[in-house]
Amino acid sequence: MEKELRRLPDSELEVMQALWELEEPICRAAVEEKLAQRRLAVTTLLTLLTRLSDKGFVRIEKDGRRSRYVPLVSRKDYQAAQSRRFVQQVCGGSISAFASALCDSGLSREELDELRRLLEEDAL
Amino acid sequence: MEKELRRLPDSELEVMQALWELEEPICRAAVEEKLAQRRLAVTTLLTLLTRLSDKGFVRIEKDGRRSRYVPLVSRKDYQAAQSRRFVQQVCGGSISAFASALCDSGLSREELDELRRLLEEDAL
DNA sequence: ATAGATGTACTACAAATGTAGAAGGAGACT
DNA sequence: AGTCTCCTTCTACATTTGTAGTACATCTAT
Repeated sequence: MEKELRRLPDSELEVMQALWELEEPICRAAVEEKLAQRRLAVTTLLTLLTRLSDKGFVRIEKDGRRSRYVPLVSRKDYQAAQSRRFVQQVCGGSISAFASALCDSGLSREELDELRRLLEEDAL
Repeated sequence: MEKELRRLPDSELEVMQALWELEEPICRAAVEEKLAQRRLAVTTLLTLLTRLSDKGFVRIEKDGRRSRYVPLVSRKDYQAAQSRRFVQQVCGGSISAFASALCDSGLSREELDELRRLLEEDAL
């Protein structure tokens, strides 16, 4: 971890989320299906995948006419990197500001308790 | 809280951070000084302040030739809103994914402990 | 081989973002 | 009053992001 990954724009992140949820090898149709609610034009999706490839987040494997899309960045690494970014950039690196923000974020008491519990476990 | 605040682009957020750290009334020069390391052209800073005003994050008070800048969104509200966004958008709303991300984020053991402690306190 | 279906590559374009020069108004100094 | 400063408003422009149409290659079923 600690990969210093750039933040992806919203649309591209949505595509990555879809890729992360799918089983490889991933074809365009599968991504499309996963993002069905978005109702993106096929070409739009292809554009986003190409941009993700340009940014090094995805490898496009040509298989004749078809293409396969392979995530090169793991969801875990991305989330970790962005968490760091968030604490630094939004909370100015202040853990107390971060904690307050979480408490006021609208997360339920249960969710906050769960978070605390998980942090405790991982601390072991 | 719960104000559903849009995410600000990096440059604008930096300016907001400066505003939040300054005492009102805030003049351009003060912001400039606070952001000295950025070495922004004066006009660039003014553009960013204007955009923040357009987005409702700042009120520009004319005082003759000078202008004063008043943050209309509190740092706390912004941080809370963005925390929510982060958990939803990046972690897909999964608290466990969020917890893992934090553990792998590069935050030190001490910082994670502090976070846990603060969440506990606030839970009371 | 031919026509329709499919899939990708190119091109396009508006809006948002990052950054800044040019121009013009209002005080300050002489 | 004339000029120098300082400040802000306008305008500008490259890049990024969101979204999609058009053109062309390939497959598939006649």
